Amino acid sequence: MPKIGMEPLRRKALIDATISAIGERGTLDVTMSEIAGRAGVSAALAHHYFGAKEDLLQATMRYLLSELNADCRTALKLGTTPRARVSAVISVNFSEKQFRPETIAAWLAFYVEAQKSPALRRLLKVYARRLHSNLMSGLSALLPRSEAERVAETTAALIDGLYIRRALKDGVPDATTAAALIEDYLETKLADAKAG
Amino acid sequence: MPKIGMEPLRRKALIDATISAIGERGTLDVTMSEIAGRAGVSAALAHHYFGAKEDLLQATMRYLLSELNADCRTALKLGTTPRARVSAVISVNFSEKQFRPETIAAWLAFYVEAQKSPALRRLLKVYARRLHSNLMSGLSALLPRSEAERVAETTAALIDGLYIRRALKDGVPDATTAAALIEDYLETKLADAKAG
DNA sequence: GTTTTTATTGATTGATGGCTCAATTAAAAA
DNA sequence: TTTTTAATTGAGCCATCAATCAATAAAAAC
Repeated sequence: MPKIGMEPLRRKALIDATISAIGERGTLDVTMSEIAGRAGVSAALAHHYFGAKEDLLQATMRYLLSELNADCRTALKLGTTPRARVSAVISVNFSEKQFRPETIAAWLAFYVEAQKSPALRRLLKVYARRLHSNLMSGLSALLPRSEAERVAETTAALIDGLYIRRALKDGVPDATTAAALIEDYLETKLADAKAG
Repeated sequence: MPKIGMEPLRRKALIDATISAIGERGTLDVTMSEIAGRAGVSAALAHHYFGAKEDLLQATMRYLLSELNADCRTALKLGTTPRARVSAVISVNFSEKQFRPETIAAWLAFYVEAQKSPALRRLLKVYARRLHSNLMSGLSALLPRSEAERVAETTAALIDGLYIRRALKDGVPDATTAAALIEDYLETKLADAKAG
């Protein structure tokens, strides 16, 4: 069956399978066989293309990170005013594509795994830095520096917190409600600053 | 060596060992031997007292939950005004005892495991409900119901979010800074409500 | 002093799962 | 046509662990 040029297709399929497997199980404790099975190939092939399991997990996380980043860049381009740019960053995090149970479960699982794995921790730091600077790109024009920093910090924590709560899917905040909570916070904060 | 009455001592020691093991590794992926070793006993004894590993993990989580709850009750008793009661709940979550790397790592790990284990999920729901009602016990006197609900929701998410960020210990928010962020949010929100 | 009960462990079992490897297929290159 | 090379896998090795069990030791009960 070997058609040539399978590698990129298989890699993508395996990464997708990894996300959906993690999403369903809710843990990184998924076997290579499970993942490979979902991708329609053997476990041996997964090892062939990715080496160790950890490499596949890293690749998966890098993929999630790059998707989020791409969405962010697109959204930021559309936002003309500083205020709009802040909202853009937030809305990306709660978009259909990002705020899905699978994706969220994967993020959460990676957060935990990052404590063991320096490589994953490095990736998460990249994410945190990017989020912060994306938020600041709008906020620094709206608030004095130290206040802007604080609001960015709080917003970032809120995003993480709402993700976690969504993962437990107690029926709690859906995407729009979650985003609305953050917008509400921002509005209050900005109005307060203007009033002095 | 068998002195009688060892059971409660061993159970406590094993639970403590579980927390510290999880805290150090950052995962629930700790072996029974590792835990037992830290408690100064054999793996067999851990099984003797707790049965399966999952039972030990559940007991550990129940312990964390009960400690947090006890601290909360104490703090709530001291708060006389509604406003003070809200602050009390927050400060407990960021107290020396609760906001420690080990404890936080354990919480985070349990959040993830809860996706697999219905028993753990049930326990986390108890926690979420308690936190919510503890917050509401102060907030409902300060804000109209729906607004109070929203603020409680946001505060809870903020706590979770700050916990997660602490777990990655990028040097980010220490306990006091974290608590201050939430207090700042509350102040703005309450002032806004009074003015608005 | 014998028996029962509690505390405790080393050794073992059984299962799981990551990873390797030799073997197969068929496309592409020579 | 022959040879090389990419794609692919089943079978199996090996390590890790959770869980069990039979055996030991000493306190308590009788």
